[in-house]
Amino acid sequence: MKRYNPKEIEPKWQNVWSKQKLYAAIDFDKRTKYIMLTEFPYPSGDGLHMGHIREYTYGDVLARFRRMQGHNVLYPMGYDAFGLPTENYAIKNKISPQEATDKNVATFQKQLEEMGYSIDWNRSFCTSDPRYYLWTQWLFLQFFKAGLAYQAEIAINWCPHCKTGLSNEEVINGRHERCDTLVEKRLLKQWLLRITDYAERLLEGLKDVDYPSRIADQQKNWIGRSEGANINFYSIDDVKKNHPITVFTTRPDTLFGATFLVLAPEHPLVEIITKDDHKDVVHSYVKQTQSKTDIERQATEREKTGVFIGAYALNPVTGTNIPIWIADYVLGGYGTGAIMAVPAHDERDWEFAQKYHLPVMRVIKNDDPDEMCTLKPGTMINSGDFNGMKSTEATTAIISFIEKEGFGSKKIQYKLRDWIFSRQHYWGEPIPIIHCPEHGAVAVPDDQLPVELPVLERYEPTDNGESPLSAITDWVNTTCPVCNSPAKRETDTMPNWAGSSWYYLRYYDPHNNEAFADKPKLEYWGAVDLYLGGMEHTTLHLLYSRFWHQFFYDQGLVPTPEPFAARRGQGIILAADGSKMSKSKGNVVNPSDILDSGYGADALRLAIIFLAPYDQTTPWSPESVAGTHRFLQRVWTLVREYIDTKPSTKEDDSDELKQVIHPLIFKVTTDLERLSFNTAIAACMQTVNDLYHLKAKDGFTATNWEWALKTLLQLISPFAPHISEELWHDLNEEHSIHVSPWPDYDKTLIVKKTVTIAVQVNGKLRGSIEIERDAPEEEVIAKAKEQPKVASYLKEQIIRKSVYVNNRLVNFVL
RNA sequence: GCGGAUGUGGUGGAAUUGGUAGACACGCUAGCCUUAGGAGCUAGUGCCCUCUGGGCGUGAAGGUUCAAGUCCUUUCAUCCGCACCA
Repeated sequence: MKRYNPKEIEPKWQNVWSKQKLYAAIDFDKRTKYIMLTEFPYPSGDGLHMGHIREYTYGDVLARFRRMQGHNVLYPMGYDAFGLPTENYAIKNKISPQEATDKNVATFQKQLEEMGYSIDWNRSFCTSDPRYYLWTQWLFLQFFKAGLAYQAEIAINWCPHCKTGLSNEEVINGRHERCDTLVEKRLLKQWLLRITDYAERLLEGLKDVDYPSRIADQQKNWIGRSEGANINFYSIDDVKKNHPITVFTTRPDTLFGATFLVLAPEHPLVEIITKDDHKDVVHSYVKQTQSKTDIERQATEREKTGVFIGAYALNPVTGTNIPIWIADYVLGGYGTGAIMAVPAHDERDWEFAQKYHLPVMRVIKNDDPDEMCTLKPGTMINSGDFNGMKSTEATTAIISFIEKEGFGSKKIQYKLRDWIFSRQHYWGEPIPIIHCPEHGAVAVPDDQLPVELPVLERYEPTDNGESPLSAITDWVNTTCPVCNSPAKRETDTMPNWAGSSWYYLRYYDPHNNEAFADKPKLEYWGAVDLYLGGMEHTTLHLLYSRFWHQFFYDQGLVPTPEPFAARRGQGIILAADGSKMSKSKGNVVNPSDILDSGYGADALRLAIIFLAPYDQTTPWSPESVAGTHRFLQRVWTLVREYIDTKPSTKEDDSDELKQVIHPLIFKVTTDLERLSFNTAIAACMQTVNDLYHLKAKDGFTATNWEWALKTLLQLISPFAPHISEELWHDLNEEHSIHVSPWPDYDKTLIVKKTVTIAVQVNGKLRGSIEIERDAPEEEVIAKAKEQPKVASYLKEQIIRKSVYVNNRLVNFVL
């Protein structure tokens, strides 16, 4: 018998598929289009890791499934090449980032091909290719022209290790998400994108897409919408009311209980309002705060600190003078950077008031004791005309009142901040802006795009917050596109999230030199049907690309309001001991080692999918590949034995084969629809076991066997494309199994004619009986009573009740 | 603290609506076979007992029900995201 040798058949079929362009997606094809998108990889020097294998195998299984169902499937792949790791890798290996990228992309491509993924390679690209980033730059300029890209001198998160500024999304617990270094605050002139203008849209859009709640909720949480009011207070010395101290509050109902104000130490009014005799202590407090990193500010969480600035403000509704303090528990970056403190109804204010002996005024009466801080609603007290009102109603009433009186207004506040878009690094898209002394920031004209990255000798990041590009004077010095006078290029580059914010659109039309994508093609392909990716990108890439896409939609550049109709997030593969795989721990499992060991891609594909449900994080088990290899070996033997022995030609009048295969078609089809890959494979294993048993009975015609085996191979083919293709051709099929139509099931054959009924006595299983499906209840109960073991329990007992569940069980209650 | 999830054999995991808990695999045990292999085949494998029978069993404790892994209440543990967000 021909042996199963994955090392031989896998490359063979990969070549055939590639020559036949079997997986090419066809623009404007009449079949229904289906875009199966997986996140494109960052081509690091380490090659593919298990997470890639998991994600792309899931994507490939679904792509193959949809293709066989008759869809015009686009399953694309590209490379997200700009960014710090490549730059660091290049510096370390003393090669240019371009070279490093080319080298790494080649490795990735080879590995992806070895896995047998049904990718349309003709549509592949790399974000660091000038033909691609020309359009990243062009799209950035659309933001700029619409006023959504702007420059500002702001305190940003600075990673001292990577020597670059970071967006808020890139900072995790005060550390840079990539290198885990503590971030510092630095004041730098930065480019920002007004993602906050899209806060409401990003929330609203979630209603129109199919995202699991854990993804949608995480985005909602990140956007952090809260309703309240902005209220203006004035220092009692500010008689002309030149400097309103605006506070944001979600509890306007507690306005009468505001007994002091707290400003963030970095609040711009601090310097203006502070009394001269308090300036020393205020300055030193401000200085002390600035020297703290966010981590240190959080470490002092329990012990709140602050200083009185010597000034008082007027509470506009009570007419009392309330002291103004500064404290670092008030954040400069959220709301207005100032709060009205209501110690009776806010725990933080309460804590602060206790420590510094500040007055407390209870304005809501409820079950909680009067001398305590309470967050619960209740009845208004000490609140003038609002007394006696329910606090929940007072919120809107007080907002109306302050709006009428002109010292405040309703306000919706978001936690989301504008996206810091500048990076002070070499390996990124140059921001296509020219700074003219006369005209300020000017867009590079379209015909001068792309602004190519100059080839440099040295591209190490600098410590001074300037991009290495700033040292290239003949590149920096240019002329203003408006007035032709000497001007300077912007030297910051874009974050690595830029290229990935729109990459999926480029797959629709990857070779277009006139536009980022052709309109009719954008119309044809529409939204991505299913996007698989990692949970870690929920508030980074996924949010960013939704923002870009929504903006493009507003500009008439794309036909759909949302980029991804459905999104799912797969779980992480951990090391065998349940810890995270990491280079430093040395517990990284390398997929190419598994391939090289001779098991082959099919066994690895099955193993990683069979391991656990799609969205579950789970430890890798090294033995699992041996198990799935064994299964494939059994499939191979089953089919090859049939071919080699050409079995009996006996008449077959039973439905036994059909009753094994049709339920399997049903099971695999429905499981793939609901992304339950592991159970689909389990069902295939079960069926192979069943077929071995049926084979021993030897009572089937060749036609029926051949039908059963071919159907089995078709159902396995999305998971194990090589072995199924090989055996399919061994069974004398001419065309590829992967373009054969997905088998249909006969509804009447997916259920057995007889069913096993469990018989319980007092809810305990005592036996089982075989009956015809849908037999009448009386007949089943009568038969159940006769079951010997059951009968012994029923003897000399009175049956109080008999419960019958159709085709499932009988329960006698005594 | 807020938001989301998860707890089932030695292990990974099954159990679409309340209806035979442990499918499928890994591992293990015994036997067979052999070209001694990363084999293959057969049987067994939740725990306990006085073992042709019976009891217990889905993190814990209650509850609803003829019937609960599944529903309700309380609680514990773990993981992920956010976190002094006013």
